[in-house]
Amino acid sequence: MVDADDSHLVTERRQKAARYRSAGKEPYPWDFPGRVPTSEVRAACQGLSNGAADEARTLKVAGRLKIVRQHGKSAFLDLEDRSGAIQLFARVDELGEEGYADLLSVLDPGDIIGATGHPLVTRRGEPSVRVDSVVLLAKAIAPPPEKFHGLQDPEERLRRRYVDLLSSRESLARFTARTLLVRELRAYLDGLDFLEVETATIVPVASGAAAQPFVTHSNYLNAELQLRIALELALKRLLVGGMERVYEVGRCFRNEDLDTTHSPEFSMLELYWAYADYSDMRRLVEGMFARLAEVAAKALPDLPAAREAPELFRPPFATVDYVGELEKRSGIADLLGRSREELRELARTVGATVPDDSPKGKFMDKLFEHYVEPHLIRPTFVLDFPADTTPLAKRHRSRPGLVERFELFARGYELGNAYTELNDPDEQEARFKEQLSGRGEDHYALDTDFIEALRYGMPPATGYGGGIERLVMALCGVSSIKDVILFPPVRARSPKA
RNA sequence: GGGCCCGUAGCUCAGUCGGUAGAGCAGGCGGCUCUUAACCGCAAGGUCAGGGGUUCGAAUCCCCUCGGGCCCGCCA
Repeated sequence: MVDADDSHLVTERRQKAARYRSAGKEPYPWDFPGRVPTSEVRAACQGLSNGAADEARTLKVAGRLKIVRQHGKSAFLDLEDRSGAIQLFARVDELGEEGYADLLSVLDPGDIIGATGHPLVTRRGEPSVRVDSVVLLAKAIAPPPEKFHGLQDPEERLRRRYVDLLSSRESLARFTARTLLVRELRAYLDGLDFLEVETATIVPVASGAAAQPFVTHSNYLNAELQLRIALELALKRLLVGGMERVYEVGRCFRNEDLDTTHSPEFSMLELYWAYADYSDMRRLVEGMFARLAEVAAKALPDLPAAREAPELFRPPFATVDYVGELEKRSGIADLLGRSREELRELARTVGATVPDDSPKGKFMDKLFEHYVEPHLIRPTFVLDFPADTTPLAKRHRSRPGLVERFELFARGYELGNAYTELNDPDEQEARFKEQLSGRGEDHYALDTDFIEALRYGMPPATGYGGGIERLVMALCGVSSIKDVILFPPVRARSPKA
């Protein structure tokens, strides 16, 4: 499959390149100046009636040759670039008997070519370029996937993403959309006077979440280092330092399994906003998603789920109370009044297998995941969580045992998480230690320097964090995280492959 | 970690009571000057993921390995 070197198709393509070369032409030339996007050709064809060419105008286009339809002494070649596709019309009349024959004998689907010619609308009404010359810009030695179905094998689509992209407009558009969404996200936050920062990815102790870190080694420090699992503690240090409004979009790494909504390597957005609380953050996040939904719809007009995003993400989003919603959906009364043993048994009934000594909130989370989460299709803010599973959030100003926290859900999964940030250093230290005493120390590391930072005074603030991949998935209606990560983690091919 | 499923030509896919491995696309040769997955004809293209076993005979049945998919569990 990959070992294309043995295929006669490769041999034939090499021979074509060699033939081209022996005719004094370069199959891999250095440039092709003056090309315009194919969209410009379509625009140039706007005023032309069927069968008419604009002889006064000469255009150059470049891109990948997708399909050749030969008719003896004329041929149609479909050329594709980032802006779309355009049909080339090549005839003996313009190219000459010899030139025409030489050209077609050297071209294959998949080749990168450049064409020079005149805008033409065919008798059938197709915008085209009637070419005076076509040159190879890069001979493709490997054959592209089948022209109609493209690359279907999910494994190959991940391992050779370039083939997926070059053969699937849909895939190219989806990944382009991801970039446009992140660009717009930055524009939104920049417009609100947030500062984008970059913090360390390689750190002495990964903290800010409870995931298993990747471990590495520094030759310089001669010490074990870890890859960050969250941005939170670094960004809050910046609030201490006076940056007031900061955000980061960056890779985080969690040494855990992957599924449709988790990947070991993923991008996170986190933002921190001084002198604001989680209610302010709700409005900000709502506005952000509403604005991004417009971008998604525009970027992926052919994808129904993306087209419907602006409607789905139209503010105001639904708001529900964490405990209240869970009690309502599960039919379980007085959750906060239940003992840990009762909650553990309830969690068991929904198939959860968490350690017996987990905090009560952990069992409630399992119930929430089972009874509530799958039903949260429309964007919904879930408010006010048990304190024992949220050590970085400030206790609720009026509801004992809870913290000021919301999570945003849509399409049945979590999109983001926000708190009114805990800024009391002594309480923070106590909460950390409480967390540590309960369970798996190897899952949680005490960042003493962070507590030290809080001692210098962090303004009251709110923070939000959410995965970029899930954001893209939700806005574009993509169901697997691998479809929004260009190069997801894959196993090395076995040596034999 | 558990369960189920998948791996056949460069690509997309057929092919189970076990009996010489098929099609379409792409590629080759020939024909065709307005096609749209162009069309028509001819010829070619295979370590059936890899290894082992059962059998007179294995793509097909069994076991192992590799890779992948889906579901569940785990991941505050």
